[in-house]
Amino acid sequence: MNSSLYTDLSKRERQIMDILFRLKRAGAAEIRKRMPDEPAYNSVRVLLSILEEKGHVTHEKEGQRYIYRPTQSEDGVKQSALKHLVTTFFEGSASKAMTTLLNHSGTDLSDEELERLSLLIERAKQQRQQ
Amino acid sequence: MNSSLYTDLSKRERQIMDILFRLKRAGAAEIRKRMPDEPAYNSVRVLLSILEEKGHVTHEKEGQRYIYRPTQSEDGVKQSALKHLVTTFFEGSASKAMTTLLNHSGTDLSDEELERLSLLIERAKQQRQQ
DNA sequence: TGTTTGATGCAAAAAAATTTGCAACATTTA
DNA sequence: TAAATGTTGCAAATTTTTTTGCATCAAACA
Repeated sequence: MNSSLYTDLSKRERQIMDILFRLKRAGAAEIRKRMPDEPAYNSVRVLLSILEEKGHVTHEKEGQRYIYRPTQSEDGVKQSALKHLVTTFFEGSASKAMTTLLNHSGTDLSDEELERLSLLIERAKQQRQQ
Repeated sequence: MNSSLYTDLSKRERQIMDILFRLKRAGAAEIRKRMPDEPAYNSVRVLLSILEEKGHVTHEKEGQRYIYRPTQSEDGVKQSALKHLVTTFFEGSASKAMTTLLNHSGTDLSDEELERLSLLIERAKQQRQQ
């Protein structure tokens, strides 16, 4: 896998990858249903083979049909997606991104979540002392 | 502007938009330099006109050349980029995204930044009380 | 057993995206 | 003033992407 998920995928390929990241695993029909302007079923299958050739997805047989999933590790994908976003929209500053996240979803966060985040920040502060 | 920045742009269009978001404003030559597999100068110009037609960028004359910039408000763009990422990679959970950000860039954050984040979280906690 | 349904594989057609190639014009420079 | 440089505008060629159209196969079903 040499091509970047952010710059080298075609429009349809990207749409499919986004859906696969969200679903973790899915068959062609399920992916198709979620694509903008639902392409033909066969189009999706062809695109999936291309993505497989390029190394971005893999499939396994379940019963007699194919179930696809991304090849890259979930953690790797998440981290690099965040990195790309922070670079592109937040001048590379993670804290700016976090600030926007907080301001925009502040009250949607549960007490528990807020507590957990507090702890993480405290821990980060302490680590900086050393 | 009806098409989504995440699903409706072609590969080159996306590359250009990413660069414009990062730079805020730039001419064709400058954009070109930063694109993967540097396309020809004219290719970039054609793509820019297409993006302008679609309503994603606009230009103004500076001296005798064109300087392009995204049309959407910076805030809007940032928020929707974050939303898209959180939906795609973090099951819609902002706090999961923040956790990954913290874990991954913990020690890069300055004392000041950490302090500011603490405050924001405290404020969010208080708002939940009401 | 024969039919329907829902898969796959692959090649070819069609559409969309990208690149190329001038012509024209202003500004700088020799 | 003439040549060189760096623009724009636009149409056309080329390449890439996307869609379509069978042929086949297996399982479920009447």
